[in-house]
Order: sequence, then structure tokens, then C-alpha cells
Amino acid sequence: MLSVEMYPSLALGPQRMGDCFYRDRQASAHMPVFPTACDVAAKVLPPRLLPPLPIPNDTTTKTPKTDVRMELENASLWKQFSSVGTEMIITKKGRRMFPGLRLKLSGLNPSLRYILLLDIIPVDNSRYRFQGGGWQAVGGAEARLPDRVFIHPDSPATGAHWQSRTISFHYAKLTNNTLDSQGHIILHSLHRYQPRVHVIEARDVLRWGGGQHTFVFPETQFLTVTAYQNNKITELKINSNPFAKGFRDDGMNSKKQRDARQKRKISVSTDPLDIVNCDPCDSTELQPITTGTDLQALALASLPQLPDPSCGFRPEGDPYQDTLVPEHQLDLGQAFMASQISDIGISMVNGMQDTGGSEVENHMIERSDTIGEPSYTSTFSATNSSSFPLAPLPQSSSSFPSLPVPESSDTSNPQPIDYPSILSSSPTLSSSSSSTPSLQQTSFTFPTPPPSSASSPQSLLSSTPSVNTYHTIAETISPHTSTDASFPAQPSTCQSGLQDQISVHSLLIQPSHTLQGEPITSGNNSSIDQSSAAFTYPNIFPANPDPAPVTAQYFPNYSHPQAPSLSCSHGAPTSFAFPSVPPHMQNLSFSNVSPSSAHHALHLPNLSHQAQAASLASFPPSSFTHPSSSLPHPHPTFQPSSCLAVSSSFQQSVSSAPSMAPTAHPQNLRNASTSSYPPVEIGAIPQFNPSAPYRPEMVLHHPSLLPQLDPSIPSSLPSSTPPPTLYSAFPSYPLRLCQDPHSSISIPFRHLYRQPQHGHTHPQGPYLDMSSRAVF
DNA sequence: TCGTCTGGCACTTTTGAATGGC
DNA sequence: AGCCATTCAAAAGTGCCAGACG
Repeated sequence: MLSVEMYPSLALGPQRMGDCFYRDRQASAHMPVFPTACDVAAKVLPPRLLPPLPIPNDTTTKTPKTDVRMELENASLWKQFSSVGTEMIITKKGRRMFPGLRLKLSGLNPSLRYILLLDIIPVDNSRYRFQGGGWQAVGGAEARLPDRVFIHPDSPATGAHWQSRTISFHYAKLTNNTLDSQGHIILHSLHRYQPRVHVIEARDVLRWGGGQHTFVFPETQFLTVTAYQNNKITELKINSNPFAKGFRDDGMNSKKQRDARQKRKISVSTDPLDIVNCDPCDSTELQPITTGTDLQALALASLPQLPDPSCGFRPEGDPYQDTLVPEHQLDLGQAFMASQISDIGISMVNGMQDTGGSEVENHMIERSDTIGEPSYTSTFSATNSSSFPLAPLPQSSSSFPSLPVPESSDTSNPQPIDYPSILSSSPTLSSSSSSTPSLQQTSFTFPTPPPSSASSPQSLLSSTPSVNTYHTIAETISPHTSTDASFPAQPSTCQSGLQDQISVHSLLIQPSHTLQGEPITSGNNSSIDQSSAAFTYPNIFPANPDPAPVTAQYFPNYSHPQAPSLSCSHGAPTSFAFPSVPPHMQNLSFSNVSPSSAHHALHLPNLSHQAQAASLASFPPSSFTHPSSSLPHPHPTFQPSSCLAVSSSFQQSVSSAPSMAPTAHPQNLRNASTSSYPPVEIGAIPQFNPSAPYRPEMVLHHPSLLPQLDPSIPSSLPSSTPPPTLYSAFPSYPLRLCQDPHSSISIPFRHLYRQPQHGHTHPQGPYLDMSSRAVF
């Protein structure tokens, strides 16, 4: 239904420029190329697209009222892994994530269409090594890899569609192949990453506008590995992932069986004709026999399996003898299978019409998936469960903002968990969005959560340490973010994640839902603690001319030194420099901007960084040894289960900024008004020196640069609310889209993303250049 | 020598085509 | 002819492991 032809007038947004830019940068690894061909091409854009950006003079401009909330359904499973130190295998061909991101969305306009994106960004600029039973940062991170974004196959779909079912990104694959052409997310091994989920209001895939929300779940941070380092993680994976069922204790590929086979193998090598000791389950063991005579091999191959106590094979181990097969294992598998059955193939057309008619059915399936309960009890303690060591603060070589994103629900914990919400600095993001556990249950039954008004929000700040809280950062960031050309090579004193100001507008508490494919204890109350709201990143820069830097709200128990909550002073309304964007874009900045101020512009609130910092702050304290922290002040540990929520509207944050400290610090992520942490001057921290050549990727969101939305279609944004003038792109982590190979989207839609179909081959994957006219 | 990565292996699950019954 | 359920095989997803690589 959707086709390129439908959008002949598509205008290339500024964000895409940045995306295009990355290719060139990637080619040079550490040496960012600037300006890039894309930038040059941007210069030739029709002048009509680049009218002077009006200076926002309305300091009271409100960001779109949005209470979009996202819950991580399988949060409990994620927490189990994170408590140990989540490791994700990456392979050349691509490896799925496990646990996967299973999300529930609410607060969307049912009639509007949205695009859901998943990207994974580095948490820090460190490389890790598993030593002494823990992960330790052992050096600097490698050059940043191509930024790729995984588009949910249902995208675009109506808000009703997204809210009517569990959203899963299990099709997304991770790879360490820098030349991957399959569109997988490229990551470095032995690095720490944080997934993010973006919800973008879009008229269609080529018309993005309105609000954007980015959600980060700190517990979904993970370390990439090519082989599991921590045996506990392996054990968790085997017991949680149905595909690894064979490696369970009762599986045919279990350690015992393998050891027995290995033992027999040795025995066979000694006596190749020892047929008695041959494990009938291991065809490889026939190999030595085949060396004897072909007749022997054929005869053996046709023989029925024989129990052989000496080789570990047991008749009871025969899967066909169901009476001896443990049932709990089956539960897990069934649960996962059910989850896999979940709706994936929603066509765009259906998405338009989908009103969630099958909500009940979907939830039934979802719940069925969660029947299987992992034998592991979540150890994700609220106070000190983080298994990831804190990376040393970025020194100078590179700045990687850290942002977390996870999903999972845990029913293992029968105790109801409150989901306090961070007090929103923005009036539009009041704490009312939080919901009580009872509401969570209700939302579980009905995919579309009831109005949040019924919920009883709990202040995150006031929450007790034991309370699992997730902060939601509402965000209107434009998906078309510019890339940071200088990112890999530029030493940055203003770390992307650290320097950016973070404004936590609200902590949205969401009821948890049972997860698909995730082990869940059961029941209604299980859902309570399973879901978690995500951090949302405000992408709108305040129209408020107040030059005072916005202070990021404190995140409780934030303990990550590198989690840069340092806010760079941003004269949001006044002037911004965009080194990474084409010159004309840079000129779009506002009055009062001087060449010298460009640097400060670089330190303008980087929402992505903010979110990253927030996510880090909320990540459970590391139980692993970690290099000395460079933070000048020790920080109380952040509640492991809590999730930071950052208002999507930067303007909102700005409006509330007056109450905030003038400078931002990782500690300042929490609401300054309630925070017990004194604001820290950025300048006091050498690593966060604003003078660093960090180049922001903030993207101007000028109306002329954005496709016009059909006014006839209701928007989630208040009609009276002017569109955000600025989108705080993810400075160092621009969105880069790639199509899910299993996408259910119609061919024309896929055509927009899949490079093979598009005819543009590129070693870096399915990126569309400007000539493709694709916004992504 | 050590740490890391790769490809193949065995096992399991998922997926879709083929088949048959109503 | 259309729909549904079942069966089956191929594809894909797992962790493990030996060997290769730097």
C-alpha cells in the first residue's frame, strides 16, 4: 500500500543529513570527514527548505503534552541478567538479543501512526574484560561503528495498534561485522551498550513530525561478547532461552551429555570398533566406525538407540519417554513459543485499521508465554545489583554517551512494586501518569491502559530505595538526527553523555504486563513488577532564552561516574552551533551566536546524552570491580530497578529550569528541587570541560524542514502547541534505520529501507543516501 | 602465551509448504 | 472452492568447543 510514489514531495530532513554523513565518517574510522558529501548535498537543498529559523521568543512555549509511556514487560528477566552482568553474543551473521525487548506502549493517540525504532548506543568509551569473575574496563573503546536503527516491522502503525499488543524487537540482530549488509545492528565486542526505543509520530514512514519519545531501560544494558564469559549468564541463557533448551541439564546437549560424549569419543578413538560405548545420540561418534567399513557404518546408523550407562545416555533421557522428562523445562519452551506467535505480521494497512480487536487474544498468548518461570530468582536488588563495572570517566579520546534501554518483565518477584514517577519539571508531564499496581494489572488485561488519572503516581524522589521505579523521559527528538562527525576521533572534554544536560521531567510508572517469551511466575500481581517505564528523552530545546544551563534532575542512587549528567550550558533559545551539520544548518542558529560560542553550543543539552546519563544513573550499582571512578563525589547507588524518565520536551525542562541548579552533573539527573546532591560545576570536572571539541548533533527542527502533517489528522500534540522548534537529536547517536528482514511491512515500504531493493549497495548496510530521497 | 574470535557441531524451535478432512 | 487442522521438512536460533588469529 505504501510506496515511494506516494511521497514524491518528500523533503530531506536535516537529520538525514547527519545520517548520510556517517558513512563517510565510518569509512575513515577515527578520522571523521567533514563536511561530508551529504553535507555538501544539503547545501544545494532548495532555499525554501532553509528559511531562517525564527527565534523562539515564547519562553512559555509548552512542549506537546504527552504522557506516552513504555513498559518493559520482561523487566524481571532483564534484571536477572543485569544483576549478573548481561552479555550479548554477537556474531558475523548476526545474533538475536536475549532477553529481547518486550514492551508495552500507552499514551499514544490511537488514530495517529507511529514508528518504533530500536537503536543501541555505547554506554561509555571503555573496553571491558572479564577478570576475576567480573567485568572491568581495561581500555578505551574502539572507534564507533555505524549507527543503525532497527525499525519495528509493524511501523508505521497506529497508536491503537501499538497499544493493543506487546511490542517485541526480538527480530533485531546484533553483529560485529562492520561490513554487515544485512542491516543488523553493528556493535563492538567487549563493549557496553544500552538499547533505546524511539517512538516517533509519523504520518507515514517518510513523514516524521510531531512528538518523538525515546525510552531507555537501564536494566537492558549489556556487554557484547563473542563467547560468554560469565558462567552465570550462560546458565541463565540456557534456562531462559527455549532455543538453548538442549543445553539444559535434561537436554541431549547438556553438559553431562557432552562430557559423556567427549569421554566416549576419547574411548572410541582408542578403540574405534567399540560399538557398545557409542552414544546413539551422537552421530559424530559414528565417524570412527565408518573408517572401519561402510557396511558397519550403515548397520550402525540403522540401529535403534541403545541405552548405554557408560556413555551417559539413558533411556529415560530419551525425549520420547515423556514420563521422565521434567515438565518445567517444557513450560519455558512453551512460553517462549507462545511469545513467538505474537503478532508480527501486521501490515501497514492493518495497522491503520487495527483497533486492537484481538487484544484479549494477544494478551492471552502473552500470558501463556510467561507461564514458564525460570528457575532463577531475580537477584536484581534495588540497592546494589548492577553487575556492570563502572567505566572510568572518559578522558579525552572519545565521548560515548551512554543510554540504556531494556525490556523484560519479571513475575518471579511476587512482591508488588511501586513505580513512582519522577516529578516532572514540565507541567505537561505530571506525575499523574504513574499508575498503581492495580492499574498495571488492569492494563495487563487490556492492552490499552486506562487513563493514568486513575493511577496514583508516586514520586520517585520520595520513593524508598527498595521501590522499583522507572523514569520516563518524554521526548520529541527528531528522528532525523545529525551525526557527530567528530565523534570517533575528537577528544571530548564534554562527554556526550556527561555533558548534556538532562532534564528529567517525569518518572512514569507503568503497570507491568506479563511478558512473552519471558519466564513469568504468573498471575496478575506478577505483572506488577515486571514492566518498567522507560526513560524518555526530551528532544525539544527550550524556547526559553534563559541562557542558564538546564540542570538535569537527579536520579536517585545514581552512582555511575561516567554517567554524565553534566549539563553543558545551553543557550537553547539564543544560539546553537552545529559543527556536524552542514554550514547552512549551522547558520540556522539563533541570534546572539558568535563563532566562539559554537563550542558552547556543542555542550548544549544533548538529550540523548542526558537520557544516557539518566539510564546509567538508574542502572544498578555494579557488583563488579571497577576502575577507580573519576567522579569527584561518591554517589549513592541508584535503585537498580528504577528507570529514569526524562521529559521529551526540553522546553518543559527549561520552563522548570529556574528551579534547577545552573550546572548539570550526573548526580543532578534527579530533580534538583528534591535532590540532596549539590550541583557540580562542569568546570570542576576536567573530564567534563565544556571546552572540549565535542560536536553536538542537535538538529534543528524547523518547520520548513519537516514535512507537513495533514492537519485533518489529529495529533497527539495540542493543536495550540506550536511544533518544537528544535529537536535535540542524539548528538552522538543519530538514528539510523534499517529494515527488519522479517518485516511484515508491505514490499513498497521495505523498499524504502532495504538497500538491496533500492539498488544502492553499500558496505555499511542499507543506508539510503540523499538521492534516494528517503528520510531514513 | 594469552585473549579473542571463528566456524562447525548438535540440539531445539520456528516457519511455511503440503496434505487431508470438512 | 474455501477453510481449518495436521504433518513434515527446512530454516533458523541456541551454546559449546576446537582451532585459528593477532
